[in-house]
Amino acid sequence: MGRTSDAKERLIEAMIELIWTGSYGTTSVDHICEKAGVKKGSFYHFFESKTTCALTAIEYSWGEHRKRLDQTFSPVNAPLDRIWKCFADFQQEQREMQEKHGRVLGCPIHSLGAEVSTIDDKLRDKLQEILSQFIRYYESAIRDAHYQGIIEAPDAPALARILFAYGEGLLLHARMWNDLSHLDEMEAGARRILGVQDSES
Amino acid sequence: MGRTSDAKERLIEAMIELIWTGSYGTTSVDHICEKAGVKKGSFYHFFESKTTCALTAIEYSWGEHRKRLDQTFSPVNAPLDRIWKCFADFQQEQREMQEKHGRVLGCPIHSLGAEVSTIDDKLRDKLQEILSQFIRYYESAIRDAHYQGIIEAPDAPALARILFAYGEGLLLHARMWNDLSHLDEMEAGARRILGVQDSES
DNA sequence: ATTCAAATTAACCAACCGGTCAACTTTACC
DNA sequence: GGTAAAGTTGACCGGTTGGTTAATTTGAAT
Repeated sequence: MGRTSDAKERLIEAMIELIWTGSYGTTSVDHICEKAGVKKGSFYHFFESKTTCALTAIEYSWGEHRKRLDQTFSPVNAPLDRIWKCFADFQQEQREMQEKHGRVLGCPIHSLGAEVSTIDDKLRDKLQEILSQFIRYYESAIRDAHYQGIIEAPDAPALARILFAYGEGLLLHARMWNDLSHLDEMEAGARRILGVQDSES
Repeated sequence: MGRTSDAKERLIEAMIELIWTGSYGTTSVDHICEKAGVKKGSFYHFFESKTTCALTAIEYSWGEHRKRLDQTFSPVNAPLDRIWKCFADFQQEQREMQEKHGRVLGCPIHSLGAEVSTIDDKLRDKLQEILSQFIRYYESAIRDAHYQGIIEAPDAPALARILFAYGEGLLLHARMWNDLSHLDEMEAGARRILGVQDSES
């Protein structure tokens, strides 16, 4: 009973966008409220702190992203195709963000992690958790590829970490240079890391 | 003529340390001054703004770092040994920082870049410049290794970018997980990327 | 139609932000 | 030893920060 509202959702989406286009530090509660069209009192009605709101926003955003990843990394798809599809999705998402905001934004989890991991323990833990989950997608694809004899990777977790670190690094450079073309070589780089010839799929 | 002082150097070092252990956003001019034992009026006597101070600090820090890199990447050393030595230096530096601050800090250029590249154009440009310079160390080592037949790398700049993105990604994960052991696999990962067997040097 | 929990609002807070300034002290140089 | 340049100081500024509060409006459920 009582009143209903979508203000909480609007606040979450505003916070995600502001963090992504800027930083956690420059994303003030006032800015979030203004963007969401919500008064500050309401913000603190829904969230007990700025950190709590960020936590909720990150969790929500990752939940949405997982849906796409579960499709992309479906065991029905050929192992390496899952990875190439994932990269293509990255590129498309970055392209959309550039069109929308005029800037390449990179990976928000990564950028946020670089900024807050020495400052806010709760945020750091949540970001760690999400990245750990993400790596598992690569890991299972690599393991499948190994068992199918497509690549040589007896230590799938280790190779997944390498691929992941590479991908995150590339996305950051795309953000720093505000240049999508950095992502064009993502698949070629991954082929080198995975040790797969250009002729193989 | 006039009075002399090392306050400017103390401010620069304080700013570097605060950015590295925290973030640009949490590094206030007041904090820098307190750490350097300098009053705010003096800060603005030496620097026209917080951004200017950061610019100077980054430039200074990179200048110091270059001295070490020039030795590490001396053409006298075997091409791949330059890279392994560079990694060993990374590890040692991170270990020292962990002992000093109780945390793994990763690459300050990278973390700062993730935070400010959509916010502060001047800082972004400077960080870009430094990272571009850094890649050239990898690039020349890779080119030399290729010409010596140690690795197969007809496109040295492209492979250098891959290696660089991987290294930056790893350093960020070490920061996020506050765990030096992430760096233990740096050389093994690089060997995979460069396509060099474990038996070869 | 009444009820009452949930949502909204605006005013308010102390602390802190980056930055300014004029007065003052120090000291290298001639 | 005089002097002028360079460094130091503390008080001050308007705006913003994350966060609080009590009063008020709303609307879903009975």
